Amino acid sequence: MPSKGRPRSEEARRAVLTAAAELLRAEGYEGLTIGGIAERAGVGRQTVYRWWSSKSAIVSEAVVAGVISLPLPPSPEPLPDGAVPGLGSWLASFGEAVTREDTASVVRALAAAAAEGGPESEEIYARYTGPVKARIAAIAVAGGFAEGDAAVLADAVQGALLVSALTRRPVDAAYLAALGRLGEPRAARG
Amino acid sequence: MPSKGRPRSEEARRAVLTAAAELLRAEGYEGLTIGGIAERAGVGRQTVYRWWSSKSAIVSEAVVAGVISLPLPPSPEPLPDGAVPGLGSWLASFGEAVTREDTASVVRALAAAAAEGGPESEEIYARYTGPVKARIAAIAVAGGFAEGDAAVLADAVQGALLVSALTRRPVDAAYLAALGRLGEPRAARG
Amino acid sequence: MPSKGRPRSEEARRAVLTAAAELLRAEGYEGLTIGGIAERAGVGRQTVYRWWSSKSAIVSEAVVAGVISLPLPPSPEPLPDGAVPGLGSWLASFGEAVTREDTASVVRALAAAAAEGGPESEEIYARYTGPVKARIAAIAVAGGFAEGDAAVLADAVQGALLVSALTRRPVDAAYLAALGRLGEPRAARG
Amino acid sequence: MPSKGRPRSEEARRAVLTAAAELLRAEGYEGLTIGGIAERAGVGRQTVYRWWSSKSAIVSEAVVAGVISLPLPPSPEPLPDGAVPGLGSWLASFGEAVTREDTASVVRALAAAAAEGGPESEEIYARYTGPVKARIAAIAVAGGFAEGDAAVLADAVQGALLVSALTRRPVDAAYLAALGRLGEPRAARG
DNA sequence: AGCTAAACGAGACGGTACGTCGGGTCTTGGC
DNA sequence: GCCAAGACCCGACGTACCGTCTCGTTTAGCT
Repeated sequence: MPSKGRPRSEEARRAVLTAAAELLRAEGYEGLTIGGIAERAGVGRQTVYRWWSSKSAIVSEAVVAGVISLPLPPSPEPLPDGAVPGLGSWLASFGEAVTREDTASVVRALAAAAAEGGPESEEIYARYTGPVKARIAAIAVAGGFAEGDAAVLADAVQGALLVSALTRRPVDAAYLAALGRLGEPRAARG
Repeated sequence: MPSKGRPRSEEARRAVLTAAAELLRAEGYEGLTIGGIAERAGVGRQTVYRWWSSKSAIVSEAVVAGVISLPLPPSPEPLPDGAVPGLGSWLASFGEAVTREDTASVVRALAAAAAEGGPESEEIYARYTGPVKARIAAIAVAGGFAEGDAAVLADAVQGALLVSALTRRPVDAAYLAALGRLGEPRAARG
Repeated sequence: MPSKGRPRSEEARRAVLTAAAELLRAEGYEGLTIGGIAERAGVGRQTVYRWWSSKSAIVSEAVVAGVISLPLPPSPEPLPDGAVPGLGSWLASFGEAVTREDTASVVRALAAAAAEGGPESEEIYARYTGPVKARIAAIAVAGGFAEGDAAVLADAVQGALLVSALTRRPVDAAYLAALGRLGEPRAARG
Repeated sequence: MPSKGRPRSEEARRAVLTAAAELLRAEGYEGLTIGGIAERAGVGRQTVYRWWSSKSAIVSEAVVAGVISLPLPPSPEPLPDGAVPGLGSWLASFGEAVTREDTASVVRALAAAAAEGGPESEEIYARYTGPVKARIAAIAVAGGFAEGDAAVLADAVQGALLVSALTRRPVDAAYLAALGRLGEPRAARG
């Protein structure tokens, strides 16, 4: 089906995602308006409505498209020689990235969008939150956690970073180290 | 110099908080409007603005006033004779309460409000999130955690419950148990 | 019913009517927008919608309020000593006034509004077209026309002026004189 | 240079005119949209814009093409042997036709289009209003009117019918008879 | 039989106006 | 001076059409 009619403008799509990213950084999620995005993108308002059903749909697509620099699960697992990287070292880079102020504002945006419910909630989970969680859980499993416990740990780690972003507390290396320690093996497990 | 003129109507105050609670449950935080609250409360819109500066101020006051049934840190510490209650048993009741669907919607509301920033963010933290965190941290300290680590653990526990609420996943006893285990002493600590 | 709440702002009302009159003259009926009227009036758009249901409602109220200078039926009948003034002399003033270009644009606006149908159509008739017709018919009756014939003559006279306005033809004294002659008594009537 | 390339589709032309006629009857001139016409005609929107410059161009072509049943000046002049037909008998058929409700809606449409000004105004005059007026004037001249007076009478007759259509009053035989009497010779003329 | 060029359907594009909704302020009269 | 009522200005919302602009697809007349 080679598609009839004028094809969708990739340029317009990028312009919208870019404009959304810039405005999000500049104004926060509130203060992000469809009209504002369209105007900055040099695009008709209708064009935005044609392709996206909500602000959060734009934001989450921008995240996935890499237009908004959110640290995605940095790589499946770069294990150097055979050793497992460990939650601590993974967090040292990911956690640092995710809590820089400019990133934190995006995190807050996603949280607000998720809170609203609707399709965006699931989209964000499917496209970002879920993969990150899977990544953390995989590391935990490699570190000896049972499947179920690993999933809970993943929630906890991601949740801690989310709470930090929502309460606007800076996150330092010590905090990340302590968070990483939650993934260490327990006495009972050896 | 207490009061010339008509005193503030306690009746109006309760009506506003109650109306906000009902609407929040019925419509979610989005869909919660000042006008809607005032109308349902049978109160002038100006009366709402006179006493509250934002939607979240109303909601958080309603939480503290007990009009919205959010499980506040269930009690300072009921320790029976001298034993520490443990994070697990505490979570068994609190966690269950906080993740029932009607409560979860309030949690999402607070998360959305926190994401917006502004005064609401701090108010919610001061009135609800902070106390809960302090409670968890106190339990962790009693369980042998260092101060800093306890704070991180508290974020993680609260964060895990928040993530569950935002992603609309049900939380069962096994989940809460696994979460509680994060607070157990480590091999390295003895 | 002494009315509760803030009373309607007469100032806003006048501003809207005035703005509409100015824009109508400047841009024509098309090119007249609610938003434009509100902006020029320094009034919220909602305020316009609160009190008027359409552009034509604004225009016809402006006509009746005298903000738009349309020659209303100039006076019932100023008969000096007992003689009837006659259609010709009446038209000499009224017809001249109603066909000046600035007035003609208003006439076209009313015609367009009437063509749309809806409540405005009737409003315009009740408030402007009808009275003018009644005036002309009264003169015709005084000149010896039967009731029914007078009404038809009134339609014809008003219609000729309307056609002139719609086709943008200038109307001169000779035209008005010829039009007035339609109201003269016939051979058959003596 | 007569045409290389695909020739204009006569089928598309008819489809557009027909669709416009149907929609005009169904929705009125307002509510008539280019997009709606194209869709109902099963034609691309661009095809409409390629051949017509405005809604009124479509409508007036449809009138001239006979797709819209407007009573055009019913015939140049059927005079049987040498007698003049008279305004009254001409109106009996034409006037009746032009004031049937389905026709009246078209008349209103043309009036609205004329009120808008621009090229449509002139096109309608050239293609419809003008010829009708010429017809009436010719009859009046045959009846003894001077040129100028005949033109005025034509305006008056056409105007009366227009006013009836705009004010949505039914027109009966008595009305038409009275209107025809305006074209009778005067006492002063013999 | 192939080539060329215009018209065709479809539908996305940048715009403008619409009418509605909610926000936060102001202004009444009554308590 | 608080209160219910309700009008005020403002600005975002999502929709509907506008007139223009590609697309890929016919469909003729001219090679």
